[in-house]
Amino acid sequence: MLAKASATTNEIVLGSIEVPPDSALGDLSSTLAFALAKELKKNPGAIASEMLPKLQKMIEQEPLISKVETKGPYINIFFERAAFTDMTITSVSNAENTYGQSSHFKDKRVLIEFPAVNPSKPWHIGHARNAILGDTLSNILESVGYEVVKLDYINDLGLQIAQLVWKLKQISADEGEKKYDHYLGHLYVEVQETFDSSEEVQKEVREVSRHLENLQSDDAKISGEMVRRCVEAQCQTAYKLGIYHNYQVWESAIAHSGLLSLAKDMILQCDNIFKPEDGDKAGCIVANLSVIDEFKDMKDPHKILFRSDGTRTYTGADVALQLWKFGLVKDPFHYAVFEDQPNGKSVKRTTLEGEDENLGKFDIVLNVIASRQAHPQKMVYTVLDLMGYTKESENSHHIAYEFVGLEDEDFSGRHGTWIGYSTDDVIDRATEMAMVEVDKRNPDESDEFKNNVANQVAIGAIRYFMLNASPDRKITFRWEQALDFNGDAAPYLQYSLARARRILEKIQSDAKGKVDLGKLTSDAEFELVKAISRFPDEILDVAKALKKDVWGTGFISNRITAYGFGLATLFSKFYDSCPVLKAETGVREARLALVESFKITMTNCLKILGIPVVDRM
RNA sequence: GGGCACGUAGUCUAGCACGGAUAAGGCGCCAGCCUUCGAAGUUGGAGGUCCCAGGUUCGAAUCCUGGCGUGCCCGCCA
Repeated sequence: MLAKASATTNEIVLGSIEVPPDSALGDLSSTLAFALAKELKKNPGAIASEMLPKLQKMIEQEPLISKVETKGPYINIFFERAAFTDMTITSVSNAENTYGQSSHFKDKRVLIEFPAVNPSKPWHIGHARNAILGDTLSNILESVGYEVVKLDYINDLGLQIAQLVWKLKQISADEGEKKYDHYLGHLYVEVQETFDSSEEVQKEVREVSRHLENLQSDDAKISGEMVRRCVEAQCQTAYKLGIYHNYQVWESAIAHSGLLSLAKDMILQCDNIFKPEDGDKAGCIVANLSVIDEFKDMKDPHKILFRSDGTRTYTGADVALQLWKFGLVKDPFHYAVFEDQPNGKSVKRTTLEGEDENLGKFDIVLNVIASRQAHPQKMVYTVLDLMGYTKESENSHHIAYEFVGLEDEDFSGRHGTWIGYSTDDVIDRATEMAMVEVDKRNPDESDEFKNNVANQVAIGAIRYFMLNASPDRKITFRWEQALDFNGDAAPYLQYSLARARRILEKIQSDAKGKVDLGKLTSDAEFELVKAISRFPDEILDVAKALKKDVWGTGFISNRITAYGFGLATLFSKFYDSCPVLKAETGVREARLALVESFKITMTNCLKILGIPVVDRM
């Protein structure tokens, strides 16, 4: 319409549309006049007023728009409230629990890997950030039509594992009462002191490390048992946060599957990857990155993928795994159920004996990894590009996020700085604090009820805290901030929904006759309607914003928490100013319909965020 | 040495991709609102050199250049 009135393209008009700072100014506005002023060399205010009469005539045939005004150069558009409300509420109640979903990326498949914590320690709160981001991103991608496969990577062959196996052989079997991952985590810290100070120990650990390569060795059996128990314990933490996977890739399975030699053969086919005959990298397999514009000025553009003794570097292994993820190599793995998860689905792991399975092709592959790994990730994708897999390289995304740390240090497994800040500790403390609040409000309820609610509030608060921070910002962990249950936090969203449910509970669901939604005319009501109507676009925007950047692919998780917070705020204002049950007949039914729409939208929003819906709190 | 990110009230942040109306929230502080659907709520108030300096523009927190400060990354390691 604006395009017609101004004789310009739709694209320019769409770019000029924005939401005014104050809804009294309009529901939408356009800065088109500014853009035109440049071309026409006229005063933008004049252009806007010239366009106004044309626009006013045109909206007579637009049922959704009631009026158009100008304020200086701004063209402000007002919706026809009754029609807009009717349209929104009808579409919400038709879609119900699928409201917010779309089929924009239908038939696309995505593989997402997170959090890949070493099986030698409990998750600290930074690992939780990774996992929560990965899980929420998975929810979003599912909402916009993707088929999502969630993958975890278990490095059961690292130095950390050898050190722990060495330590386990030194001590008696008494583990005490600790959760197994915590037990190992503490052992690991102990090992470091002896390891760093004794060459003898280092030698012995290297010996263990060699044994681990042989799956039949005693050390490998100790390791297998240890890692299995550790991963099981870590999974317990994940489940508390509502995080589940489809597959686990174990490093030991990779090492013995033949994947690396398959990949090596493919890599050597490539012109820009070769074996230097002399120099300091003689005998290695290196990628020549200098052919890529971005790396051409590097001091040494030769990145080693396989060492001179034939073993792979991290980058080499990552390239092999990335090839597998895209289905570019024949799947060399067998699969077996690792365990059944509380969500009713089982998670499978790669094994050497077990069933074949075809994971199939993926359109995009996401790796959720700390942003300090941006450089190595980029190397992997670049090598894919060098190999001629340009499309796969482009569709490889490093979902980058900053670390969670303390005031003046980062969490470190080696130094044990995570102690006291494990995800389990934080959940426990959050639950205790939530319990105090729950108890205050529901003194007469059963312990079961109170425990349940406290847990739901705690989990919600932690997930929200992690998602509400923009992923490119470092989080300094402070208890009072992470576990604040007031204001911009999960309980606010949960609470708004609980209130809505209480209202709906108090009416008998009498036959839904014709409801005149035109009765919803106040600002508080209409603002809520507008927010509800935006939900599907908000989700889609976040999915579409997954674009590559120099340092990774940004996932704006905070957009969804901000949306949820805004939605809850508008409901709270509506709740405060518009009584529902005591309203006169007609208005009452219309408001009930609005509350129902809010309930559906907020429920779906919390589902995407992974925040539990609390009935009463 | 090179690269990346960050710098916004006392404090924690949003906004920056794609420039637009009075810079938006939470916490904290001050003052109101519970015989009316749940006060984990709500209404109002105080609080700002958007790190600095230039530039582009009718218009810059947002774009460009140059600084300053903070964190991180650049191994045949793991």
